[in-house]
Amino acid sequence: MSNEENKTTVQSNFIRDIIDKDLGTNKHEGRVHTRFPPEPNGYLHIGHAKSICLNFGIAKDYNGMCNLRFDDTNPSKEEVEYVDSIKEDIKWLGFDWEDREYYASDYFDQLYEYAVKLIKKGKAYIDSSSFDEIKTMRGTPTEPGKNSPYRERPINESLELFEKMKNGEFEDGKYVLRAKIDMSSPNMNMRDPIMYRIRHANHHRTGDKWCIYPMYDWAHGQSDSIEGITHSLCTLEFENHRPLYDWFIRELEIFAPQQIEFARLNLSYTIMSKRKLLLLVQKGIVDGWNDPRMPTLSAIRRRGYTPESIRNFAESVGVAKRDNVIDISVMEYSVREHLNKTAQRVMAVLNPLKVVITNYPEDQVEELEAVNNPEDETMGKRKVPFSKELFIERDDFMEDPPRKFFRLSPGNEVRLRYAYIIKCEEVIKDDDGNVIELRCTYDHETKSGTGSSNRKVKGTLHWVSATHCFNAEVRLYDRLFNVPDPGGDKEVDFLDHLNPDSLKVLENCKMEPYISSAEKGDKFQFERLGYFCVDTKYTTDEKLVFNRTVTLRDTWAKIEKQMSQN
RNA sequence: UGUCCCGUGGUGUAAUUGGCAACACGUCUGACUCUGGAUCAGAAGUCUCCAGGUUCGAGUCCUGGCGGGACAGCCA
Repeated sequence: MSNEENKTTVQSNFIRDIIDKDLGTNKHEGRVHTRFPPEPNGYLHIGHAKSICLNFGIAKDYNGMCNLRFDDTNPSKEEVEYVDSIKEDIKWLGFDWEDREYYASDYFDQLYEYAVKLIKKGKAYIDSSSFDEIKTMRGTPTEPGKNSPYRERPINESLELFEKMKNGEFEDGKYVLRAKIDMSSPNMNMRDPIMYRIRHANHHRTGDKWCIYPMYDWAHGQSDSIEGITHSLCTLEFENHRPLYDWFIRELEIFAPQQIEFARLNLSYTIMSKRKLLLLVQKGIVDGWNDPRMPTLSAIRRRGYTPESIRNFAESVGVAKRDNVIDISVMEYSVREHLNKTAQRVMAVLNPLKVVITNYPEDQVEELEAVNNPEDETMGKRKVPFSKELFIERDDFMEDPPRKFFRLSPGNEVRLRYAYIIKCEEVIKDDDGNVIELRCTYDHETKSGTGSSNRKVKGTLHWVSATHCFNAEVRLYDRLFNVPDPGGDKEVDFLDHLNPDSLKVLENCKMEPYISSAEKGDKFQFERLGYFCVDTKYTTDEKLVFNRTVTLRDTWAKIEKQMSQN
């Protein structure tokens, strides 16, 4: 990752400013220690990538450390499957937590002791109120809450009940442990928040050891403290919780991390809510968590994005506190930028149209030399077979072209990439008037690479030899939603905004022979079309399946769009 | 009619902490090109939410508005 990152200047942001200031005052003896704390209840998405890059990136830049900690305090939602995928995704992104793989559940014993301490201090109590009673007594944002009738329960009684809770003597919901703070606080998080609830559930790590589980608000800050986290970076919605976390730390008299909140990433035409993503998976609207149209890291990886491009993307969107929506084009730019330098060029024809070169010798085959990557000479050259019968892209021919169309049309000339200039002499149609074949002539003098090939033509087309190419499947992806903010309108179901054309599967696309040795995950630029990678899910020994990662920048498409609007 | 947070080109992020508002994406020109890619050159677009105040000087400090967001799970 070093080369890539040296190039990108690290943008200053308010979090780095704070850290610089802390370093200046020698706040934690110059120590910088962050952590990435996912809950293992779903797959990581591009929003998490921002947080991962931030936390690991800062640790790296300040010679500090970054822990991976799973916030696994709710056994009913969490699964090992998610733990595994999260670890895989972080590694793929290029970050290393070394031996610091932690779990909030590692601290359940300690947390229990801390809770006992607060009860003994008279700062926590067992409440016997029902779910609904607690809800009612909490008040609203504009109205203060009411004290629970059990708020003044004697310390010894709370202690005893708490122990019995732990020992499994009560059913779910019978009691909760609450912090005793202030039911009239304007900050609702301070209205005697619940610290423990009874949940007779099997935990993916602790099994049946516990039947009481700490709430996130109780577990999180203390976990940070236990790990000696100096700067705990989290998203804006926890801003109102900070006073509570500080209160716990102060009452417990333990190490105090500093929480700093930043705005989460939003992407246009995308949803980031784990709940909604899960719904797409469960309803079968997408083909699993790693469907290439999903914003999850596993999907983005399958689609052909590189870790470098995601890291650069995360850097380029910056970090601040105001709500933001990043245009999807920023992300597309970052992959193109990386793939342009690294992807092998090949030729593939997605929607084939047959071309016969009438003046080309019947059985002749020429092996033409093609450049593998004009951005990187070390990637070398390859041979591409040329023969009398070819396929070109259907879109590259128009019988009645508009003025700015530089491609093939009757009587017009174009160059075939790495080959000859050809001229369209005749258009063959079927009974319905569909163009099914083009008859062209070639100019022998214009062979690519020879000195005599200086003749200029406006357009250059990609092509494959009909007798040498092979078939493959290509999947074209477009945005999953057709509005910029699919989750924005609470009145409308986000599923109403699904883009019906988000996936197009093309069978029998024509590939140049070189591609046949491609393996799962390999990335290519199909010249003039875009970046594609070999799909890891549907590719078999018999059939290659390609995912389109992103198109090339397409000025012609832009012109076409403008013309259709006028 | 509470508490907290946030308002800088279309989008996002900067501004040496009070000194001519910059960078990226996007948009538009042009050059070059055997990828309508890449590259290169250039342009438009922000009087920094509004109104006062402090100051020689305010995006930055103060006051008051306005606008947006978060908070009423035994979720995280």
